[in-house]
Amino acid sequence: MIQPKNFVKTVLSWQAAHGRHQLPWQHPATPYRVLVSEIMLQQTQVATVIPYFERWMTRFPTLQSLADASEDEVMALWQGLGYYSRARNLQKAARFLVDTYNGEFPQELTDIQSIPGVGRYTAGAIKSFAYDEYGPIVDGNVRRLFCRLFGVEGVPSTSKVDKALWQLAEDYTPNQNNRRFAQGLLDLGATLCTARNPKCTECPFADHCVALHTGRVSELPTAKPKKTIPKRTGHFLWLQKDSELYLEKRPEHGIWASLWSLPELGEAPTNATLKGSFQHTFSHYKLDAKIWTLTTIPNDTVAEGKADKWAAFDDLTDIGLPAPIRKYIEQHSR
DNA sequence: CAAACGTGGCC
DNA sequence: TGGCCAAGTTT
Repeated sequence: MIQPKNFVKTVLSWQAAHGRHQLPWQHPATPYRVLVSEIMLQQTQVATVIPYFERWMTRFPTLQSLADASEDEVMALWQGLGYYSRARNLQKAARFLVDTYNGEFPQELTDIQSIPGVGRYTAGAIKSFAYDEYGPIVDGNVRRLFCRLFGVEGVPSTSKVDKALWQLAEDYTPNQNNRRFAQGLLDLGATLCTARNPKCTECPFADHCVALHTGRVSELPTAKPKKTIPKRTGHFLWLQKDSELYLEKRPEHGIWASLWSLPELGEAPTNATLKGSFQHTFSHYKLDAKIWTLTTIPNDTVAEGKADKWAAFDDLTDIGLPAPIRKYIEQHSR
């Protein structure tokens, strides 16, 4: 088993030579920029995040500007990125930091982790990237790297394996050069120790890698047993008046929370015409969406308790809509 | 602790 | 084409 001092030294030198040094959030790596990037990067690839990050920082350059923004504008900027609770949590975080810490960031790991939307990984990332201080991280990249390098068996999401991985992270994280070390871990996982076709011949840890030596690179980390995802049918209402479309704001919880959308109906309407349909696969179910139209516009369209509005097609760009709903509207609005 | 929570890219 | 994967957190 490679010694921590050796491990750190190798990660640092590899990162300097082969790591990523031009990611937008690295320059400058202020606490706010690191927070925004880390939240956006949760379960989301770097290439996808970059344009969102640039737009976000232009519109919300400071914690205060984000705290002052309307939820609709926050959601509009996040639209298309997915996992929308992240957007609401990010604004909650801004307001929390302004209210609780006078707009500053706390320094202690446990205090950082008390920020809305910030879990153990993100807290460690902020410590490492923003402060260049000790902050262990275990994300998908580190998980893959550690499971292979140390030959960790078992499904990583189980508490036993998860605990072992965090223990390794704590033990192998140095007390200096943390920014470069953390970046090196992520870069190793993202560019060499990848899920498919890892580049073991280029890996600086090839000599020490348990998985490589035992021919188990493709077996580690242990895959989680997959379960079949269910199918659901959703009914949506297309209500058009000239060049305007009727929209409702979705609830604070559940799928597409806090976005605007074609109104979703509880069941198939009896007095409507089927306009079209589309399929959409989420991480946890398949949606068979049916789009219905009414031939006559009712006078009382409002579902009680929900915000609603008529929106011009030309104005939809600045409204946060679910990606497949936006796609459907674009394909059927002319 | 399992489930909820999005979307786009890749092979 | 369909399953897998991506800088996880919350409930």
